[in-house]
Amino acid sequence: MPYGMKSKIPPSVVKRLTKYMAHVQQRQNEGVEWVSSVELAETLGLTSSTVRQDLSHVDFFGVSRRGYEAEGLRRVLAGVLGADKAWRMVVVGAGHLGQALVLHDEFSRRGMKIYGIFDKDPKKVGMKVGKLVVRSMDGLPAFVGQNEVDIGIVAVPAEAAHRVADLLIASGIRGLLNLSLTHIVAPRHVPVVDSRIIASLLQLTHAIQQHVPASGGKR
Amino acid sequence: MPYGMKSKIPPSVVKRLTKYMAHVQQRQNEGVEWVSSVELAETLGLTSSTVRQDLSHVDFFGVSRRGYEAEGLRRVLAGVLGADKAWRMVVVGAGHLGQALVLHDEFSRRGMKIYGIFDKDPKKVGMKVGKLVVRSMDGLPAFVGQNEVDIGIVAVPAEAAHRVADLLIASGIRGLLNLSLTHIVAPRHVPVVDSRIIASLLQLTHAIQQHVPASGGKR
DNA sequence: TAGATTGTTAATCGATTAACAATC
DNA sequence: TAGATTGTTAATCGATTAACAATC
Repeated sequence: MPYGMKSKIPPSVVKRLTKYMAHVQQRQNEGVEWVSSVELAETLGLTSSTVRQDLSHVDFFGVSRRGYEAEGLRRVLAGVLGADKAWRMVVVGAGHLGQALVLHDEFSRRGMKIYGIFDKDPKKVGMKVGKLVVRSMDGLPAFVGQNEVDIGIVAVPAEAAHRVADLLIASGIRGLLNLSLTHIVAPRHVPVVDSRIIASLLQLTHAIQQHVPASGGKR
Repeated sequence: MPYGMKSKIPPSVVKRLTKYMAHVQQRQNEGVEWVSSVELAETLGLTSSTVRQDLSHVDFFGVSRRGYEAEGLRRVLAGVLGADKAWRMVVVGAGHLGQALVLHDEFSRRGMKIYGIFDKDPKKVGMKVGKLVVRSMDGLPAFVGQNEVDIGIVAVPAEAAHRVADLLIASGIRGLLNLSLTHIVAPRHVPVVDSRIIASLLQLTHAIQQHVPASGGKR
């Protein structure tokens, strides 16, 4: 188990750890060297109690009256989250979203590299996307094996999502990022994380509706 | 308050309601007319108890020995989530991701329409993205007001995110979808939902690491 | 030193699950 | 009818918050 990680961290805590890491990085860019649980809490809309409780899952200790040393905390959080590793990824689905992911430079800046993009549509196969060429699905299993690809990003329409996920799993992928609306069932050793923009938008429209005054008027 | 909604539904439940709706739609496409709490639970990796408990937040009743009538359930869930309304959106940030959202046809299929895309980079302003032309940030507040835009999608780099969010809020936007890593603080009447692909990837890499055997070997 | 901030325990709060009477 | 499935109550489980001694 990587350094800095203590047994199992609850998913709710892991989500917040990503926010802590982002905030610490941002503060470091501003030249700040220490952060406190109160500062983190206020910025992220939490209680300082939650922040301290969360950080107790991680092998790093703050200092009374000073807080947490930023660089040390960032490094430990990066270790726990795996942000210090060079993960290898493939994107399946060369639609607008899949292409955008390949062209997005945030990944490479963070050490995550997309090694291949695949599509079943013969019209898309061979097309250039940044430095990559869209490959046919036939070659996916061999590609994943030979390049020791860790992560598969599922960026295909809902109907095709589970078929694609099954193929990636059979190819020996270690984890899936699911961008499709379909729920993906995978074996226990292959974690799946959903990042579904349509679902997020529905959460948002639900929340907006709740704020509509009872009168039903506009705004 | 829209029909079918009972007072306040916890966020954890709302998230699952989006999944239930997606599953019911998929089953309807297959010609199925009834779904049960057991079927929903098994497909989505939940207990049937959770499904029934969740659906009790919604103004729709199942039938003993048959389950839930698919079309009725879909319609009520759509009402609760706001999926039956024509939401008006703008995208701020005409990078790869922002452009992909405009070109993505899933939104229009779901009645969500992107009315404008904005960028502060003069080199991007004027560029065509699908049927839209990238606009300068100057025009954002007037555009939001005149077009009665409901939702702002924040698709800019972390540094710019909060400035953009503040501008959208000042323009009278009703809700924000945040795709940037920055945490956005908004007034209570402006809900913010995060959909951050980098954060999701970090949750995934954390989960993958946990599955590494203690020996530290590959796979 | 005085007092701000930590780490941790215990209490509270909320979410999930189990159980089962009601029902079609 | 018999029995499968609902809606709901109560029990369990987990996550958040409050409180405070320890400490730098």
